[in-house]
This record gives sequence, C-alpha cells and structure tokens, in this order.
Amino acid sequence: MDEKQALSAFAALSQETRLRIVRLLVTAGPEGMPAGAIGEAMDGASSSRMSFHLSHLEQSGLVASRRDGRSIIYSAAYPALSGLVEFLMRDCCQGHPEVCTPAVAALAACCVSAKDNAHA
Amino acid sequence: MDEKQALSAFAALSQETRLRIVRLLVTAGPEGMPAGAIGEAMDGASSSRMSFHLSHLEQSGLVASRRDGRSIIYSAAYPALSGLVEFLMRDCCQGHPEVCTPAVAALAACCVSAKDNAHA
DNA sequence: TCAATGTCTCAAGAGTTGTTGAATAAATGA
DNA sequence: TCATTTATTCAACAACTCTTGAGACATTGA
Repeated sequence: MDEKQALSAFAALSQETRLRIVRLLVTAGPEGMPAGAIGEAMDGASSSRMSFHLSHLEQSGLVASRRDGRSIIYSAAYPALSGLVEFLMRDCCQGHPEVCTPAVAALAACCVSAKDNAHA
Repeated sequence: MDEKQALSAFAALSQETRLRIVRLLVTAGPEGMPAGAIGEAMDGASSSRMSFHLSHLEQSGLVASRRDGRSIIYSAAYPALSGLVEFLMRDCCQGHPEVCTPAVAALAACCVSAKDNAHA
C-alpha cells in the first residue's frame, strides 16, 4: 500500500453509499454478494448508481468482482483493508508505543474470542 | 465513532496534503507541531491553504489544536484514529476470523517490539 | 503604541464528484 | 431466435472541494 493507493481507498470510503457497501461486504464474508442484492440493501439504489459506486470501489482495490451467470459478485478485498490500516498507523510507534496500542487492542478485540495470535 | 464521524474522517484522509499532515503528526507524537512548521514540511504550502486543511482535519476530529503564544500547535488525535480503525473493521469476524487477523497482525507489528499486550 | 510574526477568514474561479435517465451489452431459458 | 434478467456505459447537470490572493486578527517585543 503506497500513498496513491491509500488516497484512492480513503476517497472511496468517504462516500456514504460506498462506505456502507464495504461494511456490508466485510460482514458478508469472502463469498461476496451479487450487485443486485447489494443495491437492494442500499435502500434500492438505482442500478447505474450502484454500478458507479461498485466500479469506484473496485478501482480503489477495496472490493473484487467475478461474474457468475448473469450476476456479478462483489466481495471485500480483505488484504487491501489490512494494508490500509497498516498504512494509516505506520510509524505510530516512533518513540510512543502507548499511542497505538489502543488501536491494536480495539481491532484485536473482535478477533480475540476466535483466535489469540493477534501479536503474530 | 459513528458513520457520520467515519465519513468525515475518511473524507479528511482522502486528500493528499491532509493525509501527509496526519501521518506527519502521528510520527510527531503527542506534543504536536506548530502550523508553520507543518506548512514547511508540506513543500512550503501557503498559510491559507494550510489553515484550510488543518481546520478540515480538526473538524473531522483527527487532529487537535492549542495556542502557544503566536503559534497554534496541532497534534494527532490518537483515540480518533483508533476509533476509525475499529469502525472500519467492526464485524469483520462474523464467522470469518481468518479474515481480519492479518489486519491485526499488520497493525500490531509496529508495537510488538515495545509491548506485548496487543491481545488485551 | 507600533511593527513584526504567525495564523485565520473570505470571495472567486477552476476542477472534481454524484445523480439521473436513456441506451447498451452479456447471459439465460423458452 | 427472442424476450427477459442483470448489470454497465454515457451525457448532462447540480453540488461540492481546493487553490489563490488579499485582508484581518491575535500575540509578542521594542
């Protein structure tokens, strides 16, 4: 993740519909969802509007797509999300570890019950 | 951190100058830096331009300011950054813990040498 | 009090972004 | 082949964002 990619990702996430799509896909898991189903979840947004936002997200690298019959399935690009988090907090510890451990703890909290390798 | 705050924070981070300011302040530590010094670090951006971006960042909650004599000192709002990371990845584990542990690991990597409470 | 320093505010203009509706394209099944 | 379903592309327009330059405000030291 370089600055250019991070800027594109943050721009993608700074729009209400797109942020909701990303969060929906994050919880939907690796299998993803077809564009139509995502559109319905966005209080029935028009197809051209969905297409605009989905392609914006795909170009930013935050989601991936694949065709399945007539549908196009979109899914969260988890490595890109990890990379963005890492980019944002990179160098946060330069002499001040107390500053970023809360961020780690907050993020780790959602994984703790499942696995305990957060410090790997 | 709610959706509105997250949108504002992502919008703030989606602009090159502002992203650089945030990363500069993150590494600068809690003491922060005066506006003028930040401007010099942004290849000498004009004072009105810096003021525009700094107040944008302050409104989004990502940085804080305080006056010190003639200078105004800006510093990173670390809790807001933690909150944003947490918001972005919230619910990432719903049945798929393998999906977010890389993000935790990436973030924890920068803290590991200092402290080992990343799983707290 | 006055000049200098550091920063903010404001208005104007160029550029960018998001929505809409109509048209297009790809895949499927009758 | 033809109608249907699913999704994309395009042009136009309104709304928003960023930069610039001029001016104003707050603080300090002479």
